[in-house]
Amino acid sequence: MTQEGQTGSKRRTRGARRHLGAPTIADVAREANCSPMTVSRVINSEGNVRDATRNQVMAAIAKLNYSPNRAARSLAGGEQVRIALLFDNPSASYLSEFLMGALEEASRRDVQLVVQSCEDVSSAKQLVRNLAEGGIRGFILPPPLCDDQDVLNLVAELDAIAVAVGPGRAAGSQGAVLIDDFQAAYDMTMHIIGLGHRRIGFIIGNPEQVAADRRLNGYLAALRDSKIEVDERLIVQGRFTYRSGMDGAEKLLSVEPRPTAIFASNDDMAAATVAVAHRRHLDVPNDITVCGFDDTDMASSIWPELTTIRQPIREMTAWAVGAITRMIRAKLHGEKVRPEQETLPYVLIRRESDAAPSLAQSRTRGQSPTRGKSN
Amino acid sequence: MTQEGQTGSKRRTRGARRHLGAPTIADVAREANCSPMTVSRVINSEGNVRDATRNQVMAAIAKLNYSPNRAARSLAGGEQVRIALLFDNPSASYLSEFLMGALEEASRRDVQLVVQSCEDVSSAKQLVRNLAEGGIRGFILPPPLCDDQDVLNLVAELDAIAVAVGPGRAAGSQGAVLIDDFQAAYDMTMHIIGLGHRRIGFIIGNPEQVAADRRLNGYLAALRDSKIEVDERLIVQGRFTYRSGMDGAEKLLSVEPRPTAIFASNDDMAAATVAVAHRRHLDVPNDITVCGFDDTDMASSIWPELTTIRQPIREMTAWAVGAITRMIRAKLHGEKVRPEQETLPYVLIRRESDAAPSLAQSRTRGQSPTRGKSN
DNA sequence: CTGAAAGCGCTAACAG
DNA sequence: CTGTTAGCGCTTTCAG
Repeated sequence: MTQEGQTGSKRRTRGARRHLGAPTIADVAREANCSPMTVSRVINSEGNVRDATRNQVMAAIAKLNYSPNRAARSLAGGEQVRIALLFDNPSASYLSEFLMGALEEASRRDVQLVVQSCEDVSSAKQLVRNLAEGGIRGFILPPPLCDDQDVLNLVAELDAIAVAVGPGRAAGSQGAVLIDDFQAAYDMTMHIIGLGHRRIGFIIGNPEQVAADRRLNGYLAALRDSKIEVDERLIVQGRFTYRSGMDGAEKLLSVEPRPTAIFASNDDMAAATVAVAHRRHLDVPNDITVCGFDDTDMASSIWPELTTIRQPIREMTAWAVGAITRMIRAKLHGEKVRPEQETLPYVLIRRESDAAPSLAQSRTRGQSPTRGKSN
Repeated sequence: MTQEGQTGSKRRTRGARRHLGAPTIADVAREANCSPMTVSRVINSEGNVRDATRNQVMAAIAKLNYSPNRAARSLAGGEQVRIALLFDNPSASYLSEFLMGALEEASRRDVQLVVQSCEDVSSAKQLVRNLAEGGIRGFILPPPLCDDQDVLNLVAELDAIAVAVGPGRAAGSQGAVLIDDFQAAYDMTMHIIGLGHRRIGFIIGNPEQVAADRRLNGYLAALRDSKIEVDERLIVQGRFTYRSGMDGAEKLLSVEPRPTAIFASNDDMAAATVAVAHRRHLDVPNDITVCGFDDTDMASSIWPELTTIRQPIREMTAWAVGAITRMIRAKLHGEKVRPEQETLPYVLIRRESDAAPSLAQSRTRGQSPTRGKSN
């Protein structure tokens, strides 16, 4: 096609080093009848290009099926942006979503990702130190790392940038992307109430994670707004683990009269609740509704599948990579960096673990001493 | 600021574009009193360098704390190696291990990774086509993709290279890394037998995955070698899903006399078995031993935690990236590529779901009332 | 065994 | 708005 001859300049003088005929920016330029620089401008969507020119270039790009060479780009562009993903909480399902989001965006933006898991906060701090020393200028931090002020301070001290993914709450001066845990828990509770439930148990998460608190508050607020009196016995402490969920569920299911629904503040605890209910020969959802939070793998692995809240972790991480990249590049250009923040929408995923309370239970609900067990 | 005609002494006259003072190969050369070329040779451990020179260079490298610039390397080195990770089976725990292994190795070897998930085999084939067109020369394929001959053929046809991670079996002409599923299932069964069990139920996996078969065979072989007669009623078909595990477990636990142990060929089904056992008020492991396979997240999330077989997925994927990179580079250099294969060691992870059969059960079991077991 | 020269593909900086 | 020029840091080629 493109008459690959020696046009003007020094094409193919000694093409020995050209391994593959992948089109370069120069090829595009020739095709589009302009200079490579203009092509570069178009690719990087800089402003100063006439529309007509831009279109020509775009057409040429499409025609040649051109795609920029990353290596060349970062070589020429000066410093390669490298950012680290740290995590302390290797819940596999979280992690894989987290990684996918980051990977995708990182490859799109041509930043290099360093993925590191660490044992605890103190080892995290050491890691941050090492990485910063190794030239890492940005850190993406999921909970619980991003809820630890020490870690945040250290990053700042090292003149690096941190973005929190799904922190308990957004500190004002901090880059962060999150969902509204409070509102999500509120919505879920409202959903359960809407089903007709009045006695709704709640299992609190790990007190060390701020999100746990916000979820509890959402639950509380929904009860309040629905004029349902809070029964202290229906709120038990958990730690986000399956085991703690079992203990919590045992307690909750022993309360008289029994709750007709249990909202566990994560999926692991909800799964445990289902198990305990089954052990007591309670059918889920007919005898008891169980809802979770997070939409981890487990939520859809067990049976019945869990109604839960999905955090768009992938999108959140992608956003985080984008934001941190912008911030680092701004910094590299000597501009002032202002921390970006974003709240992304969650989704209430309705599956098979929730239903209206059965008649028998409704009767039971108030205070009547008769158990009225249905089965 | 342009008069730089002289060759040898190019000082930092115009470091305008130099963003950071990272030492370059030229700095090392100056320090080591040789040419950049020699330094390059040392870094790439090519043969032709005198020991004395090499040592000088090494010293200089150490002194300056030099580390090569990846972008420059791949730019100059010709083709950038890009490989794709495809998967059809987004089990989160598998995925995250898979990604971690790949990421790490990819960054070490400076290859670019493209991660793609796909819906089914036919969409996978389309993806492979697109990616190959986009210059991807290597594909890393986990099951079930790597068990599909069509996909494999397509990759070959497109003149790309595929490496299978944990395929059911290694086709001779295929790059692959796997564990010995047969031997692992054999070992697990032997472990259970060693505990004193004789009536051991087995839940088969998805018949479409070759590994399912090999696991079954391992179980069978262990029984045979232990002179335990196979009871057909104790072998039920599953599909690797939680739900199918529940069904299988229900069947198994209804057999008279009841098995004292159940070996499910993956963790999801094992978890389901535990749930069913609990529903029947059977204690795990005191009333019944339950073992899984894979060591997914779920194995250690539920209670009791599962005794299972761990595939070193991370290491496997890392190996796959290494192998495929070698193969592609060989091909680029016009050498003949011979598909590499590797079998990595698995680990039997003993947790809390297995125990010796109780006395009561032993009496029930086959015919001999005496345990005769040593422990 | 070693080095000089010539780029790899792209972009920053400065002209027009 | 567009083009020119000079590299980014490294490796290939080819000549000592």
